[in-house]
Amino acid sequence: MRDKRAIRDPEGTKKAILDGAESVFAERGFAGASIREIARRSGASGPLVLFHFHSKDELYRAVKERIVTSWSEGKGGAMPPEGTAENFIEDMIKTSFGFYRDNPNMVRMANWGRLEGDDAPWSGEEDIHKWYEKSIKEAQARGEIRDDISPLSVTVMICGAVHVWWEYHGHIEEHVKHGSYDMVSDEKYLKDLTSMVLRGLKP
Amino acid sequence: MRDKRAIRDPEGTKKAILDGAESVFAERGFAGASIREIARRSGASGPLVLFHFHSKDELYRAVKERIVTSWSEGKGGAMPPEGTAENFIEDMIKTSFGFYRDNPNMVRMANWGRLEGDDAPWSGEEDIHKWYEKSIKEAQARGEIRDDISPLSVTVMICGAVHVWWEYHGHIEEHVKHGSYDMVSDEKYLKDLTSMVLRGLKP
DNA sequence: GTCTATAAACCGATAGAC
DNA sequence: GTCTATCGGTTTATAGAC
Repeated sequence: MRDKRAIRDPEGTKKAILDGAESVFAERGFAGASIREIARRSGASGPLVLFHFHSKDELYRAVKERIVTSWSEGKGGAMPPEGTAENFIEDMIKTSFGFYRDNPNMVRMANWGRLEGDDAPWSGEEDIHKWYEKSIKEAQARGEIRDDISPLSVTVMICGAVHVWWEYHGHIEEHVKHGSYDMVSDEKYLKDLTSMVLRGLKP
Repeated sequence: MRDKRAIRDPEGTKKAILDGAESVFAERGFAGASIREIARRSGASGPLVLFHFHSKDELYRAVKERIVTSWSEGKGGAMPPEGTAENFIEDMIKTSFGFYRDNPNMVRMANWGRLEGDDAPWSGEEDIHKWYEKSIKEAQARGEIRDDISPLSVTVMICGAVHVWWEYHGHIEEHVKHGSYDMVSDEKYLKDLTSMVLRGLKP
């Protein structure tokens, strides 16, 4: 939250607005977010938000861009080291598991965006998937994992299983609370998933 | 010439409003839907919508209730027959695959609801999951599937893999279009997933 | 750059004629 | 039961003072 004084600090103001906007957009989506609420959370006035970002659309784009940039500047985009197929699959699951855990705002905004009709891949996503596809195909060619299953199926299955664990955490807890299932920890789920996929892909 | 009363058709109007509301809520979520748009799609006036359903909240609840009721009155809630663990798992995946394919509005509304903060299970969901848990535990006790993996992990993994296939269909197609992966058909994905899970769960 | 005031459009909901 | 007209509130965005 910015200082109450009307001092001129355009860069600080912009950052505060982006921070506030990110939290509101992640929480409520594009349609549910209001510039007033973004202004309130960032300590600026509504018109000041629009002075710096021109429109709600442009602010949304700026928030998305900052998230992607800051993620790819971290170790987010790093490709795992080469190794056996088993190591690669293990790493693929672990990395994607950590991604969902560590980037909740990015994941929530992507989910809102998908429902709101935006199917375009986020920047950086492409490269990772090309790397996944290549690694799976090579492992199949070397005979380390079964080749009767499509690389796309492998990726979607793993991403889906990880995605749902984090996205439906509250929902799953509700089921456990109502008497279905015994709860399992994040670590146990990661272990179960990895073990199940590794065996499922054995030739 | 018909009496003016003859064109009054409260039941037909209610149905048309529920139809319109379902399509708008599924498309845009609760916050993004407007009563004016619902009125437009159902051929009624805005006030007539509120005359029949009192408020936007109540209309939303009525839409949800109708979806659940009509689903559970179909064969939706039917439990699969008993059999070997292999048959049960196969059926569990197939049924859940068909559910996502055949109930897009219900699935979209559940997704909007989750992002909007509603974690309560939908009516009917509970029973199915209790049945899943029971069947998996029994199969583990009989030694037909491995028992080092939690029944919750099995269910979440399967639901997640199915969920993402249908929810991210457009997104996946974008990836394929941009050069990652060769596309696979719905049937091929179902076959790959089933085969991978069955082998992954073998003792 | 930052504010207050306000425009113009749209929102959910109501009043009242028929 | 269905409509038109309209209320009070909120929305994004702009005008203009400082």
